[in-house]
Amino acid sequence: MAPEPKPEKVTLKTVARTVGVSPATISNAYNRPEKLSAALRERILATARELGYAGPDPAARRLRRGRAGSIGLLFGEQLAYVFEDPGAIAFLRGLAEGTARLNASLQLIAALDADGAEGGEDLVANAIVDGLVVWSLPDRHPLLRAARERGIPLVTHGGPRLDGVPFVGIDDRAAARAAAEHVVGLGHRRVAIVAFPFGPRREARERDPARPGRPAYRVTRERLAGYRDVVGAKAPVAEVAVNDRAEGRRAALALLAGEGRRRRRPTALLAMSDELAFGVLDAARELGLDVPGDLSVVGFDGAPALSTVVQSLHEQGRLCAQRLIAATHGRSTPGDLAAWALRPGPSTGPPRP
Amino acid sequence: MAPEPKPEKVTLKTVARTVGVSPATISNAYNRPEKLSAALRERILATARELGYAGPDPAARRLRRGRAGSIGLLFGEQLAYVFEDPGAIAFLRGLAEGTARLNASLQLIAALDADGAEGGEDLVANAIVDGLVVWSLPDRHPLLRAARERGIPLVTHGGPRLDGVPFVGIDDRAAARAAAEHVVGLGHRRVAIVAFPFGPRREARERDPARPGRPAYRVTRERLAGYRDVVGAKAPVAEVAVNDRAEGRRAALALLAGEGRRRRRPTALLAMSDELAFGVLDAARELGLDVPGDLSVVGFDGAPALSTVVQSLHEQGRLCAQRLIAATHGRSTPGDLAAWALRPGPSTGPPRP
DNA sequence: CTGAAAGCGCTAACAT
DNA sequence: ATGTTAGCGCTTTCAG
Repeated sequence: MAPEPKPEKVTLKTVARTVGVSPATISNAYNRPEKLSAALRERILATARELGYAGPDPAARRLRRGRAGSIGLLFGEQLAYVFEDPGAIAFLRGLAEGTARLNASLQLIAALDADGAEGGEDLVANAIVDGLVVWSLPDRHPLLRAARERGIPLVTHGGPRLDGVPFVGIDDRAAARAAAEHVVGLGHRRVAIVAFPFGPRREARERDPARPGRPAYRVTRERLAGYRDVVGAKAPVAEVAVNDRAEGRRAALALLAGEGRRRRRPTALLAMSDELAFGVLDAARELGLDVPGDLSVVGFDGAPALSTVVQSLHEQGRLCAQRLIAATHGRSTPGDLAAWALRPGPSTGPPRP
Repeated sequence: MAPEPKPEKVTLKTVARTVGVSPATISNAYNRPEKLSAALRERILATARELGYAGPDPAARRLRRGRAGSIGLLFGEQLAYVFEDPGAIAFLRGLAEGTARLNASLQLIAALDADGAEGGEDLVANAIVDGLVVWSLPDRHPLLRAARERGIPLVTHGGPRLDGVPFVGIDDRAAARAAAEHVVGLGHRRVAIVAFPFGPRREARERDPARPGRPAYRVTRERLAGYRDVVGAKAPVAEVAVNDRAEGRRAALALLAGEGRRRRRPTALLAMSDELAFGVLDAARELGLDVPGDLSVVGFDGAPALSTVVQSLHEQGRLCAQRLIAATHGRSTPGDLAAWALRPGPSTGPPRP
């Protein structure tokens, strides 16, 4: 006599009815084994299996208990991009570690869909998470509003800095200043800048130093300001469309091979990331420029084989998870900035006389 | 007269009461603007803002509606590892694209916590997702049971192949066979294998060809079988602990520099991934072996500059998302295996006479 | 165009 | 050791 198939959905109640106990007991069988006899528990679990009961529904449980057991990472690009940027990957690795430490899972939420169309607001509004980490969004990005409206704990990484929202990152301006001081200290007088995108509308272009505009990304803004604190406001600036090696090369080519009107070629380039710096190196090679003989290059993030600003994005990822989780529990954490250090390397030297 | 602070939680009901309409109308304001007058809607939204209402609670909504708008990726390692393996990254990138296309978000669920302790079962049981993609788990891994018990759509990638569960991957055995035939066709007779871990208990070791054991990972098993179909069952096999370059080097060193009792050095090495193959190249360099003069190397996955089996993990990631999403909607998709091709490259050549 | 009522599936007090 | 009860916060027929 096979049990006749029940087409309706099997819930905890179904199991309760079948076993002949109350729903609460079934719930206890799953959540508090010590609250019932081992024998009954066995019987319940067996029946559940027979019935094809999938276990307590996570959404219902979450509604009842109030915690999702998951945090989200908000990302201003297409989701896929997160897997293309080494910096983002290092950060995610750290975030993942921190998340795992809390036995939570990590949800990835992207602002742009696969076709590059905006649309993350719904995703943000519907994400079932206990808190959100924001990965470098431009000031007043719509997603930010959506995120704040959720009324759940937030942490921003890189930017923007929001009132009452823990921030993780370094003092980018000071770090950029150190990078610039390094090359100026070596004797360089013609220094140019390879900058991150200023805003979400990505476009490779040279900025008029006289009217560079205000970058909407905090990181871009601070690093730019730091460089200029040292090299002056008339230093050439090339903005890239994307933080990758190819764009670094392109920007460097523009800066180095530049149109005739530029007085003389820069002897040093300050890049806002190591990726970009590697692109600069590619360009130098193509132009037959010796590094550091003809051109000094400073990167940012800590890649080996480069003069660069060392920071640990990995560590910062962990920190984000930690602070967010603390906030989830209603605790707050010290809001110190993360550490950085300038590390001179083989890509910088004195300019040729 | 400032509105007095309400310490209790603001819900849709609170807003309804404040505005003086029914909860249904508030719900409509958020979900079906066309169902009420623009004026009323405005008033509702404004009041909600004043009250600090965060919008409809996603968990409650999900409970009511039945869809989570999110899919999960199940991962048998520590979460961080996903960001270290280029193959995994390519796959994730594809998966992310596919997910975005559905306007869903992606949840990452790891079997091992940050300390390497097992514990993903709870995460699987509690994940609020519409479906799960399994990234290469060993046969009968506990997480697999947990995943199946959820009773939501599943797709496995790489393995294992489960009854009634869509599978995405290639014919690894045939592909491995092609790789082996390539070197044998070039004249190699002493061929050794650099193999993925056989099971979740990771340990670098040489396998006794006579009693190699049965790999618990389908991919390992199939590729191994494919290689052996061609080079014979007595070919030396070195198992790595982790799929990375350093381990590839280590395994190659063991195989090439091997203890005195081995008759003669292999002239060709078959590696189960490009990462491992690059490690083999490192080892060859250290031993002063010319590639392909002294040693031929075949990788797996399609890296340039290598003789390798080309496949698109990226494409397979997209496919997983697509199939899972189809399953979520109750549709099924054709279950063809993905494409692969052997691409001879500069890392293989005829053996020196 | 708006309201009333009935749950979605579960858990936590509080009984017994 | 088990049962009763009362929601968690929302959406959705179905009436008006």
